[in-house]
Amino acid sequence: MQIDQPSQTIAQGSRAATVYHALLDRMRRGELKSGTRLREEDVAKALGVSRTPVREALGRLQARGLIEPAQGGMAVAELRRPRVMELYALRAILEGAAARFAAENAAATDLDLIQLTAQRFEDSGNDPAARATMNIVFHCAIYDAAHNSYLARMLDDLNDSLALLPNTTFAVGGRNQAANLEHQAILRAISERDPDKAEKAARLHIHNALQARLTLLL
Amino acid sequence: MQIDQPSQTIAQGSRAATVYHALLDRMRRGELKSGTRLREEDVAKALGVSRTPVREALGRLQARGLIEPAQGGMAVAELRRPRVMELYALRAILEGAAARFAAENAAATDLDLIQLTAQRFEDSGNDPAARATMNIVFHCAIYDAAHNSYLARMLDDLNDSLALLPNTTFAVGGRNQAANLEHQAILRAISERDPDKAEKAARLHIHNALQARLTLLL
DNA sequence: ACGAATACTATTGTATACAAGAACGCTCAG
DNA sequence: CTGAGCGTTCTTGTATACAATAGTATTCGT
Repeated sequence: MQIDQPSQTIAQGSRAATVYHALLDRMRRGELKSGTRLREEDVAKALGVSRTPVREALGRLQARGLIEPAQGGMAVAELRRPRVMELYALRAILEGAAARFAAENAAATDLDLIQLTAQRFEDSGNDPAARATMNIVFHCAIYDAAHNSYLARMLDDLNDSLALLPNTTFAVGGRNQAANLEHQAILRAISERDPDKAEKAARLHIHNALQARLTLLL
Repeated sequence: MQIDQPSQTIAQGSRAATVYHALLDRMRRGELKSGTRLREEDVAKALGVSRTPVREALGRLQARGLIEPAQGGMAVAELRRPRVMELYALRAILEGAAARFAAENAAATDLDLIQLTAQRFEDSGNDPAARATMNIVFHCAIYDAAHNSYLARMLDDLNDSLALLPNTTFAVGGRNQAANLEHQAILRAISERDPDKAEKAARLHIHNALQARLTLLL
């Protein structure tokens, strides 16, 4: 008889991936705060695996800037203001690129899916968690419509890089309604096959999200 | 007495990094062609290390799309035309972003360095290898001037992703002189602190590079 | 008492041994 | 002759044991 994994969610493909997502989730939940030291053996024991997959997961986290080498070992990185500015500046660029490429390359079914997810987003009411989820789904629909695998991978990485920020931007002021309108503007530009307009709309969307983020940050 | 590493260049920080760069170099030199199977143990024996650092290196290569899972194990990826189009489309976006951010954020010393490297590029004559090297140096100067660590990392990754393409774009037609002019245009826009102009100039530069690439590709 | 050197300890980097999974071929039945 | 089922083998995924390094505290000399 074998002991099941100590606590975790669902098991992913490989244990390395499981560890990666487990640590990422704990960052998102705020259970892993900035500065927390991450010793390989501790993580391994905590998740019931050996150091090998833990090493691989930590490597990926480091590549995304979520953990940094600190005195003897790794520690959860600290996302200070300039760092957040860099992240959002780049996010504006990449989301803009996704919208541009979607306007250029989207198939009819892609457009339908974007519209559907935009509607779902609007219907998700006021629950911040559900809203954040549907927001991701909407943006992923655009990534798919862009038909650029390298871009999709980079955007996924970048979104992972944001794990240390509390994902409650939708709690700010009139951000809820504003996000609806901005999504519609992006969708419209993509449907009209206007790459420049789509890119600008997406950049503005992220720019506004940054403004909301900054009011939360300090 | 210990046997030195079988052949390699210079030893990097960790053996995993050494393996990564060794494989990347061999791809650049064309010694590792598309479709070549990469079994962990073979690579380990060939480079005189164990499978552990090899695994880490292969993981990084896979993350950059240079190797893909094939029947039992990994194989060097094949960069077909649509793939190359995706890469250059994204490269145009990211180089554009770097130029934009450089126009916004560059310090005076950054501008000096860009100008210096642009001059060095022009002075590098007709040797394609030297020219390619100085081209990289010039672009890296812009990455630094952009002052965005996430963008710099992504551009480094993307340039690694191009390892499978022969880097002789400068052998095409009047590409040499054209590249000089395009670099100057980028430099000028950054110096004038005109982000839109800088971004457009950089995108055009990559677009033209793609044209040259396509004439080589088929 | 203060500084430097040294020994020790904590933690990662590396190697090897083991397990599990998938692909291939072979055999046997229809 | 063909197709399906099974066994074998090849390769990665994982665990553990070992080596090396960096950081720290302690001790000795001045």
